[in-house]
Amino acid sequence: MTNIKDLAKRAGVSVTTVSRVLNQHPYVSEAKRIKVERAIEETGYLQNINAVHLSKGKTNLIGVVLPFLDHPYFAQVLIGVSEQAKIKGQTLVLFPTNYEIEKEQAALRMLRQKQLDGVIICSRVSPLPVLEDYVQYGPITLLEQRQSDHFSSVFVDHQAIFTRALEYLYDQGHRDIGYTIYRRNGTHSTVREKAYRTFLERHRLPFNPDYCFDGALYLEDSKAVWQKLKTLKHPPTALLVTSDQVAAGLVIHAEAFNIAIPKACAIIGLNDEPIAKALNLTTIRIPLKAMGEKLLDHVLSSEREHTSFDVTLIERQTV
Amino acid sequence: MTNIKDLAKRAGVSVTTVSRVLNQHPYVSEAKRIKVERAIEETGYLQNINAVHLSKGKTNLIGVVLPFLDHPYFAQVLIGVSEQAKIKGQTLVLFPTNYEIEKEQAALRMLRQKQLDGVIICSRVSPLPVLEDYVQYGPITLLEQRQSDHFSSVFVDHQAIFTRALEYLYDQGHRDIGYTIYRRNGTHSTVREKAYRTFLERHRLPFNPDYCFDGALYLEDSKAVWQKLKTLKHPPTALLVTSDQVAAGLVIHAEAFNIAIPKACAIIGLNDEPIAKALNLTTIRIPLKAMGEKLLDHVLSSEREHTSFDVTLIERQTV
DNA sequence: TTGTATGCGTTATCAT
DNA sequence: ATGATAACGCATACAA
Repeated sequence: MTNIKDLAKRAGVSVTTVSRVLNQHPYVSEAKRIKVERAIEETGYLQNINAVHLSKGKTNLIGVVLPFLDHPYFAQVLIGVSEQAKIKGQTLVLFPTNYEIEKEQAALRMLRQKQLDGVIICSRVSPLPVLEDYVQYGPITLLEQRQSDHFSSVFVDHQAIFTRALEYLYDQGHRDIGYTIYRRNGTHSTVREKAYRTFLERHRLPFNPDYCFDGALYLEDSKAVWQKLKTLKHPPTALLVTSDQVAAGLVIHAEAFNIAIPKACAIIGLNDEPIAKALNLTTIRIPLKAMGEKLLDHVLSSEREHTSFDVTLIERQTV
Repeated sequence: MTNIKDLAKRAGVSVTTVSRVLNQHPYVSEAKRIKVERAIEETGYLQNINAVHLSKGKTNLIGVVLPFLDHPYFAQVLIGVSEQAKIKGQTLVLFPTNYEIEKEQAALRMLRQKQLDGVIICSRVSPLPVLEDYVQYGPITLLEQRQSDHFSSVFVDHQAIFTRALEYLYDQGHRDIGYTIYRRNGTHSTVREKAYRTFLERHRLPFNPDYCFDGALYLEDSKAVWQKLKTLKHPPTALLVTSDQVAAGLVIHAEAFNIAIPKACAIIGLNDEPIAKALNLTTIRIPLKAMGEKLLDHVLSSEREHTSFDVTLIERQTV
């Protein structure tokens, strides 16, 4: 493997000069530049990038922490991140955590070891104080509604979204509204519950703990939702659903459970995934790809920035 | 940032000794080991991994080249790869190419620059001779049926699969069988056409170029398939479909096109994705996750290996 | 405009 | 068992 020294010898210049043409610095005569370039040609020289990293103390590598790869929500975000990464000349290192804290910490450790210039966390399990410990080693950007001085963030106002969807259903005459979530202690779940309780109080509606269905993330989780719903004496007449995946599952399996949609149960999905359009799902469109792009921008920036995105209620056939 | 030198000074030993305990080499006295470990504790020392990479000439980074992130087929493979990567202590660098050759080459370049120890290519656009040029820099493993001395590979026998599905449909009485593909010049497409023509000849069936529908990859592509099929005087009575995504779309939109399934048109999907079960799609199960795991194993191995996986025909309601 | 010398943090070699 | 020292390949302050 020819290195910068060989190159210098071959071109009859110093390594500094070679380094200069390599990094397109000014102050190198045309004659020598050509010599060096010829030497590069002849030898098929290529930098050892690890030496560059060591010397510069950075890698152009960005870590992306996310729980699942096989869920359209995160896939869309990841597409946005990766497209912007291409534009900005960054490379992505993937950390699918499945919500295991060790895998999340692997990313953090690599940040600390200077293998990563920054980390994007799409959904976290580490508590915030832990993350705050790591910002001294490099920027961390969160896909989460959190106005912190430590992290940049990109988010939609889930509380507002949820409230809006609830009011929409209320306007359509629904009084018994349920909702599905994935993790009881997830960030979104807390927000949803708060919005839900506020909504109930505003309209003087009773709170029913049975109207919150958890464990709903994938399409096939929908069966369990219907099953649980069927056990209720007074089932909800409308459901705000974790994602279009679950909403699609609910619609697909509704017949088997003898439930007419939207008559017996209205459904509002989330994300406006392709399947939502195919199945005519009423849903809330979230600009996930654009959010992914912004995540990359933020993690590259030296400033702490917080960007909020707007959502759109897409009225189709399930309400 | 404390480095190995500081550590040595603090522990009153040489850097060599520190390096030895860091890398768990033998020949270091218990006393010194403890001293060093204490120094590590006290300083919160962490290796600069880039220095390790430079010194060792390897990175424990594996590149994964794949066209799309938002398709269940590749998502499943990627999950397999990443789970095995965790076990083997490897980290994944992602190259979503969207079939743009420059992005594929970015991975190859990083292999050449020693930033990657190896590259897994799930679907390629570069011709094989180009890839062969790069194996001198590190192992390349293909998700593709190709017995080459240059690359390891992981695959299912698509020709056999396709043939088997065709025969299955033939046994069910179908004589006018069509199929969908994504890219006309994709690797799979060539294989499928070959199997198709062989099948037709064996049963002395006529070849009809209209029975091959291209551009079908995502769920929403299914509409175009139905549209084109509707223009045919003698439409096929059965369809072998690119993926369960497309198959699902076909089933979902069948009603709108006034097509009864399986009566008017039988459908066989591919991959046995979750949606296939939900919609009762007859499909061919491919062990994508297991294949992903094997991909990672192969790229880590110094041997060239070729692993074939078996598939299963899942009979459900669309044939 | 160019080159020398040094630093980056670690591992590997070799002598003791 | 331990340590000095030379790589590893490149960037850069400083001198010229």
